[in-house]
Amino acid sequence: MLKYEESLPLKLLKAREATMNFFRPVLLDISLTEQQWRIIRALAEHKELESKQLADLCCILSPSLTGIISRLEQQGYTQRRRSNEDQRRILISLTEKAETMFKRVTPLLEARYQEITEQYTQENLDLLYELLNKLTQIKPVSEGSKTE
Amino acid sequence: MLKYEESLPLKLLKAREATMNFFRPVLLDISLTEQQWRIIRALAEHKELESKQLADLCCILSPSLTGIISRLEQQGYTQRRRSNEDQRRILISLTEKAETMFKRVTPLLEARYQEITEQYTQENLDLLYELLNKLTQIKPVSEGSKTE
DNA sequence: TAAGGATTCTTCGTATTTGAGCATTAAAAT
DNA sequence: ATTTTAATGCTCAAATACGAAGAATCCTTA
Repeated sequence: MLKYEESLPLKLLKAREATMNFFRPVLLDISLTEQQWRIIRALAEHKELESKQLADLCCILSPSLTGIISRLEQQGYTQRRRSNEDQRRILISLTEKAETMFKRVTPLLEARYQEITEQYTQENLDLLYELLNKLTQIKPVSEGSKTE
Repeated sequence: MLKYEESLPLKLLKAREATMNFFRPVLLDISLTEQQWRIIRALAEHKELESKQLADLCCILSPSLTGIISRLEQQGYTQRRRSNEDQRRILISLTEKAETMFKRVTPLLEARYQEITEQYTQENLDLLYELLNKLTQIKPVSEGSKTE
């Protein structure tokens, strides 16, 4: 029987916590939550995305996304419009204000990232990325355990 | 500049999601949330724990723990008592009902774990554990970024 | 072209996260 | 024996997680 501390999801959670300890202070300073920053970061790179793509990229469920986006919009960081081809789709993008803020904050976060690399070494990071990529691809086969 | 998809915290999050996809259906069947199960699992192994220890072990903040424990208590899964030596401490433990349920559910989850191992291979798993353990130990040095 | 099915986004209810602050109890300093 | 300081657990508020269900739109097939 596997020990509690050996649980893989828990280990991943704790590892993530360890890394977030580097970034959290920065986000706290600019009054953005983790999820809000994930959205902004994804939009900064992809320019315009529909709601579902954003949800997949950022690992945020649709119901959560709705609220997050509307709050970001209230703060003047994002804007949205309906797609012309498909009226169901909502296209989301950053405002000028958000772009400016993004450029200002990025170096701070990259410095923290640098700090992680120094402590953990680049070799370990490379290896870890490879293993995580593989892990992310696994999928359960037996959809079962449904008692219907 | 690092690409969005390369973010370490995000990668850890996605990897965790991938593994949780194996376990989630089981937890859904028994109507327990991830966090509730983490608590039960930790208590099953450590018998009796105080609130803070439980929070650290399960990676759950104290404010969250309060609610989770009281809901578990309502469902008859946990019980608590004050420590005799230190009246500040609350000691939490599982009920008979929880122990029974735990023994019944554990094999189901272990089967899923087995499935993960088969897809990912034991070698990768071992290596990943090692890297995650190292990563969990890193700590930010510059407490800074406080604008006071 | 109307009915059925699928996709996208939203609303809803409950559970949890996260930072901040408060009350109680212990231990250390005066 | 007080006062200070620290530790533990809790409350509060705003934001998010997550499963279920609803509304709008698009697609397919009869």
